[in-house]
Amino acid sequence: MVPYSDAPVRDVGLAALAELLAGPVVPAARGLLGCRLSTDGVTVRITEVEAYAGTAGDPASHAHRGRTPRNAVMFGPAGHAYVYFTYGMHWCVNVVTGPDGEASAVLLRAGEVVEGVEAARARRTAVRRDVDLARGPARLCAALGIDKAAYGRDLLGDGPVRLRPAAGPVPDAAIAAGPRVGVTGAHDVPWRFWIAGDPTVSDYRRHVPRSRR
DNA sequence: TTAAAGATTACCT
DNA sequence: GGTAATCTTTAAA
Repeated sequence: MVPYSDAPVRDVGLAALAELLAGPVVPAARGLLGCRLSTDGVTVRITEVEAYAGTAGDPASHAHRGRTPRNAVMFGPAGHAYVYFTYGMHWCVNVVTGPDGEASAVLLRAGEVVEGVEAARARRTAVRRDVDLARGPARLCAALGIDKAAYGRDLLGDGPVRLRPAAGPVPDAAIAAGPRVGVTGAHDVPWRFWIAGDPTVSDYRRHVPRSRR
């Protein structure tokens, strides 16, 4: 089930990564697998992502209804961070993609903590195994300490949150695709990508609507 | 001004 | 397997 395997993923430098992110969202999402995201003392290797097409007719995207104060950064240039708060307690982080003016982004869903395990653990209680430290979009943000302070920051620059290319290329054959998680609609679009077999990839759970109070 | 839903996680039975 | 926790964003009145 990998119908979107058109663009081969290679090991790229920082400039090439920036160019990839400025292009179509699906190749950008695939290219983000294996990249490393670092904050103060903690580095995560990205193992799972989801693509959101924003204004391009994607009903699951926060930007599909047009520009609002929250999603404004998604309409800007690629390589910046779109951080949002949800369910009253969780932060999630996206990498803005596509040309300036087009609101596409890639949600970072999970990663492997490759540096600063102690620091990551200190930020999270009730974590038993290391592979669970950044297994899930809100957990990934918690492990890295990402919150609204990172909103709109340039991830490719030399700021407090830095995105860097993969140390080694992720073979195209190692990338699996499937429906996005937690999304109410658009279950027919396989825009969730992950590194096949990686233990840090989150489980697939169908979205369960919450009961009203 | 008010209300409803949400790109989730942790803890319950 | 089900649901409570918890609050921002967004749209409607």
